[in-house]
Amino acid sequence: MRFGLCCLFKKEPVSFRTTTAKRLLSLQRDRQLQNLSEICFHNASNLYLALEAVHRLNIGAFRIMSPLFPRMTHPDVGYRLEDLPDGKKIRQIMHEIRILARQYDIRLSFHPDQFVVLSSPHSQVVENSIRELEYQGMLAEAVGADVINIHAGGVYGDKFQALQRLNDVLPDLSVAVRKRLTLENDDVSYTPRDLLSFCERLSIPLVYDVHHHRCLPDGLSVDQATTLAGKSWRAVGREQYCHISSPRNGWQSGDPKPHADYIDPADFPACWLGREMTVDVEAKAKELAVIWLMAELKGRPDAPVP
DNA sequence: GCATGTCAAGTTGTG
DNA sequence: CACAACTTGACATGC
Repeated sequence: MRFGLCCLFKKEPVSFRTTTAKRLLSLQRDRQLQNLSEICFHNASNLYLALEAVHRLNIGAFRIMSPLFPRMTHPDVGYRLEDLPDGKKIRQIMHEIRILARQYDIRLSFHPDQFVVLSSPHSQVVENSIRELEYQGMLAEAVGADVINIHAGGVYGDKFQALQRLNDVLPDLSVAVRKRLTLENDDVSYTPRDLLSFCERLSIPLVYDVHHHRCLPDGLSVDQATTLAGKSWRAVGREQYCHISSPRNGWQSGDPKPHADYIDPADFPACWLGREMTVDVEAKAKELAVIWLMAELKGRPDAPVP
C-alpha cells in the first residue's frame, strides 16, 4: 500500500506561491510575465523539493496543487511557459521532477477543483473546464503524473442526462487528458453506485473516496465499493486510487463533511489493509497526518476495528 | 510587525 | 433569495 500527500506541507520547508488576476492586471504585460516567471520558477523548484521530502518521509504519492502555474488559463492574463523569461529553466526543472519521481517511485496526480464541470449544460462552463484540464494535462505530461481526477459535477435535475453530457464531451479532450482522467464519488450528488457502470462502460477508473461515501451512502458497503472501484482500475491495468479523511467534528455532531487535522484510525477501512492501492490522505495536518497514520497502521497490522 | 480582507471560475443546500 | 461550503493559503492593504 502506498500513501499519498495532498499538495501542501505543514512542517517541511516547502511552499508554493500564487498571485491573482487582479494584481496581474495592474501591471504592464512584460511586468506580468516577469512576475509570473518568478512565481512559476519558485513553484517548480519547490515541487522538486516536495518530492525529495516525500521520499525521505516514506510517502509514496503526491497530489500536485492545481495553481502550480497560477492563472495560466485565465482569459485576460493567461500565458504559456515559452512566454516567460525563465520558461526554459522552468521546463527543465519539470523534466528533472519527472526523472526524480520515477527514480523514487512517487506516484503523481492532479485534482482540478470545483470549477471544472464537464457535465454542465452551459457551454461556457464546459469550455473553461476543458481549457483547465488541458493545462493540467500539459503539467501531467511534463512531470509524468498518471491521474487527473475530477468529480462528475452537478445534477441539474437529471443525473443520467448530466452523465450523458459528460460522455459526449470526452472526445473533445486531448489524449493526454483522456488517458489520465478519473472520476471520484462526491459527498452531495454522485455515489459510487451512480458512477460505477458509467466508468466501466467508458474505461474510466473510479477514485473511491470512502469519506464521501460515508457522507452520501448508496447501499453498497465500503468493502463492496472498494472492490467494484478496484475493478475499474484493474480493467485498465493500473493501481487503484482511494481517498481517506476523517470528519472534523466527529460523525455524530453536525456536518461530517469538513476534514479533520488527522485521520482517526477507526475511519480507515480494515478491508483496505494489505491491498495494492494508493491512498491519498486528505487531512489538514498534511505530511504529519500521513506519517502518523502510517505509523499507527503499522502498529496494528491486524486492523483497526471498523 | 500584525491583523484583516480578497482572490477566475460552479453547484448545491441552507439560512 | 442571498450566501456559505467545498479547501486553503498567499498576498496586498491598512493600522
